[in-house]
Amino acid sequence: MRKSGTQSETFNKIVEASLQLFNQEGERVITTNHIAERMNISTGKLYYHFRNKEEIINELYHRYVKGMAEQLSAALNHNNSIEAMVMAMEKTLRHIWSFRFLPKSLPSLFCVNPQLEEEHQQLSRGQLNSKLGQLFASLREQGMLLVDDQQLAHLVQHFQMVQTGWVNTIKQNASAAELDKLIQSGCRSLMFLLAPYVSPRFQSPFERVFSRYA
Amino acid sequence: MRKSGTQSETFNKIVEASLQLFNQEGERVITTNHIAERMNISTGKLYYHFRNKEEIINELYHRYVKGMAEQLSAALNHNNSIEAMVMAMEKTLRHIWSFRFLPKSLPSLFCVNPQLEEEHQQLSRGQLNSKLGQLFASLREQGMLLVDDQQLAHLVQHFQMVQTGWVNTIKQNASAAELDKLIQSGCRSLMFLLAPYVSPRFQSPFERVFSRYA
Amino acid sequence: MRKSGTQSETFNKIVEASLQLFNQEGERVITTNHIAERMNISTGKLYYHFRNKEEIINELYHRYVKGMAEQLSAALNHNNSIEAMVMAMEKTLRHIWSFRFLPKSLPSLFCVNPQLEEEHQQLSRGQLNSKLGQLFASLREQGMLLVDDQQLAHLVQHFQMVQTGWVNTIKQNASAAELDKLIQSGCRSLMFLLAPYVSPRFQSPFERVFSRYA
Amino acid sequence: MRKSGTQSETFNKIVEASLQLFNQEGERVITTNHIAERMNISTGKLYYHFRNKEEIINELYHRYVKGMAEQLSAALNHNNSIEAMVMAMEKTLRHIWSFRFLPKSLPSLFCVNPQLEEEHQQLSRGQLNSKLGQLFASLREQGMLLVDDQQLAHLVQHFQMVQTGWVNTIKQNASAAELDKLIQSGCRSLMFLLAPYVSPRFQSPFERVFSRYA
DNA sequence: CATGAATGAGCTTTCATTCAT
DNA sequence: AATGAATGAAAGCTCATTCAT
Repeated sequence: MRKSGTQSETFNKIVEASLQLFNQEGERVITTNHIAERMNISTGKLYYHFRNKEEIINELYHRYVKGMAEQLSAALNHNNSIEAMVMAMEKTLRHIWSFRFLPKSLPSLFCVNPQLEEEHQQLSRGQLNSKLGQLFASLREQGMLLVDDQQLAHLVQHFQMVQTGWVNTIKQNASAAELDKLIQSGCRSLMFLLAPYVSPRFQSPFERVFSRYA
Repeated sequence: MRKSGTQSETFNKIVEASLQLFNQEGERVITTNHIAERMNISTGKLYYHFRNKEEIINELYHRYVKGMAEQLSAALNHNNSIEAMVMAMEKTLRHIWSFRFLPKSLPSLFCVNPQLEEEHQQLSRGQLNSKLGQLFASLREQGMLLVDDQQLAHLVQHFQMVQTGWVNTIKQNASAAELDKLIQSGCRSLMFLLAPYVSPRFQSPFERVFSRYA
Repeated sequence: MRKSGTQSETFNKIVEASLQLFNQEGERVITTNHIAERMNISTGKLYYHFRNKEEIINELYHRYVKGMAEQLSAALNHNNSIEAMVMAMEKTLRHIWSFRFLPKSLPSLFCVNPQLEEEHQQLSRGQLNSKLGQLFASLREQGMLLVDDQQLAHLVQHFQMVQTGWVNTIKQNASAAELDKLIQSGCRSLMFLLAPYVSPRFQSPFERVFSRYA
Repeated sequence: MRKSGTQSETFNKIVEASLQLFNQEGERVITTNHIAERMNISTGKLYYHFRNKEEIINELYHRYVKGMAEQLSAALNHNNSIEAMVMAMEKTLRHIWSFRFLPKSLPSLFCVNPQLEEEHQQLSRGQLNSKLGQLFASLREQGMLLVDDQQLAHLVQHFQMVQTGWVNTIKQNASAAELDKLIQSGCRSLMFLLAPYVSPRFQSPFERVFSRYA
């Protein structure tokens, strides 16, 4: 049906409407009918573009991962300053927030969609994980972080867990102002994870940035 | 109908069967029909004891929280040795594991059952959180942890996030042997969170225990 | 089970509780469970006294008819004064009101309980009807009403229809004060049916009573 | 889903099948499943067109009221002859008969569907009532009826009550022949209500028609 | 491409009634 | 007499998905 390369405008609109509804109402309560209704299109049209609801979620998941990978790549390219690092963190949290239904729903989706679980293993726990590992390794090389390989692996894992944990602490629909605050405190939370391993040389700039997020 | 105080045998059996099915298959795909069928009882019987599926989940959630609180209380009473602490961690992870459907499903349940979300705020993010805070504070008093109040608050939060994150990394049905290993690595992961704040005096026993979990 | 002669206290209490609930909430939404719950007895006890819900309704129907018959007999014994007639009307309307669920539910019950329909034919459209006919005939003999037999039959029918129609115009739960007013206007309505046939001799006392109900 | 304005063929067929079943078997015992089964359609199809059984009943109620209003309007336009009046009565009774489940079920439905009760207040006791009042008023102007305003109001009310009472006296499934007779006697019954107020000028034509219905 | 009516399996829930105790 | 847990048929309704047009 859909040509996998070209993503028609409708395709994109469906994905975006779904994202919005999933985030706002919860993926679990949003049916394909809701999505079509919200978009003022027929269910048939929706099913022309997607074989089923799962496929929409898959697409969203891929977009989520892609965005995460991009943030990480960007961070890798600006890994020389702590400020830049934290900016990247902020952008990452914002990105996670914009796909917030995923951390909430993924664990419960796996029993329905095992293929998604596998992909999640490969992408999040695989690709993204190793990218984050690279980032931390480069920070180590820069002398920013003092960690051995084991510690680095733990940091990576915890970093991801705290990111996920962070979204789940937030209520479904926060205002823009609230969100800003929450992103700040999320960054602080993540920085706190790294704090013990920041090298003395970078201690003071780190503290400076950290205190800015108080 | 059912007296809410007395918990009949059937009541308990329904709760236990539900827990097993939820853990094994995922709460999302288990219907009240499945539960009744598995137990070889009529749906009517199930609905005589519970108004609906939500109520079963609520009951399970309360049992989960109760167990967590008990572990924390026990830990508070044996907070003098690192060994004891880690034993408590193990037991806690085992307990979480036995209710593993909850960390997976809770976030997606909130949109369906907002009352549960509120309770979660009060119980997990409230009661359990402060209990864990007390535990860490007592460790600080014992001279085990060197942390200021802010750090303590972060530690509490991260500790919980890593616990939750840990269950979600595990595939639905792990064998007993796999589980043991996973519990070990979970403990290591949690210890790693505390590691930077362990006081020099307790460094060496901490290391000893830590390495045992390698 | 129940000895048909002796009506135990429980039996009566069930009937009375049912009547109250049927009147207040509507027979259609009141289940046997509701009745037992309201009475703080077990469903088993209820079913010891009544084979089923139908039987409770039958009993209520019989009490209703019995009451109606009593009112009519009383009226027959005091048929010399218009005042007495209207007093009887009032009492009758009050009685109908106290069984108000019946006129509302009977027509819809017949498809479920055809035996009840038959009884209704015999009792209401039979026994009560002829009693009311007798009453009107005696009024004719007294010179109060000037009607031929055909007119009398019509009057009887209309009288019953207006009584029934009257209850159905009233909302389920009227206050005592409202009820008093409604009874007044119900009497007026019934008197109006008879008005054209009141003999000149009784015109003025009739008018006097009628105007009192304005 | 369904556009509320356009009434598709299926929509109409569902309404008609429901009416037939409700009339024949009683609304109370007819479920949406029965309707779908009878029509050889899926329950899903039925629920695509109606949110629930209530909505079907609402639709039927509106059709009933619309028909009543039409009969009354027609009567108003041909109010010069008694013959025409009685023809209108006949048509009205036939219409009521074709919706006979309504007078039987409405009173018992109100406790389940309070919105319907409100509509009934506004439509039957409001709109239809005043239309009938207008009709009688125009008959008064024509010199056919001699009534004051109070009497007119009572007549209106009684007329409606007798119409309703009439349907309820008839057993569920009367043959066409029986029905014709019943309609005749219904008309007679209604005429009898008016009889005392027919002006001398119209007495003889009235009697003529009345006797024809004997 | 698009429509939207239709499907139908299956979910949650109710309730009159039974029955072992 | 009484209990109250249990039954089970059946009701109302949903929703992912299909398919004729």
